Amino acid sequence: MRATGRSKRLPRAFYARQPEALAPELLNKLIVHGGRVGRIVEVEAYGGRVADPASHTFRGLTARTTAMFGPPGHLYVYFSYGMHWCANVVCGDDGEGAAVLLRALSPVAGLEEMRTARPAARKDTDLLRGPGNLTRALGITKEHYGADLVTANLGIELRDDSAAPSEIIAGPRVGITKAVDLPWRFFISNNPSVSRPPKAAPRP
DNA sequence: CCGCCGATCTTT
DNA sequence: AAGATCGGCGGG
Repeated sequence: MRATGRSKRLPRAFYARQPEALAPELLNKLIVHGGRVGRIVEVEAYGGRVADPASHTFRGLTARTTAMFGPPGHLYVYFSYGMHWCANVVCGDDGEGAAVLLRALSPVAGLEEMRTARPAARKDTDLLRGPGNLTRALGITKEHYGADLVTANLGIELRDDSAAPSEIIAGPRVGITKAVDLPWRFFISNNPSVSRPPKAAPRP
């Protein structure tokens, strides 16, 4: 990617830690699929050693969660509300059932393709805003279930271009009804692609 | 800007 | 029956 300078693919060991520890480290990294590139600006941690009733892996192994229970550095893709695909980066140890949900990215390259895939987006900062929207813009579906981000076997990879650090905000996860108090959502402050910015303070 | 609601279908 | 969502619509 010329526009973003040199970048490196991350090794397997990068993913082998608890989701709440990996999640903030994923911010500002690049997701690449063909010519389409986005910078991660919002994520959520699920599962791992801390009991997490909101995680798809909480009740044990099922057909759907095989990838999430697999080795770190792969993609766990699931179908949401009958119409959206959501993508997670599997982490922790093999067999643990931990992952980080990608909730929003800021567009870096391949904007034309993204606009075609996301006709409902009114502005470019909306192209990858929201977990269902970012997979649509990037062209990620069930065929990428289990994709290896380290070998890029299915054309998807995660890269680090050493972007300048940003202010990170942690808070409760979005759209869940269990374990609502765990502060496992991490996002970059003031980024227009973040799916649900903090509510404005009430007027005095 | 905010809240409500329907769409759509897999998983449990 | 619920769900790790989204976008259109109506109201303030």
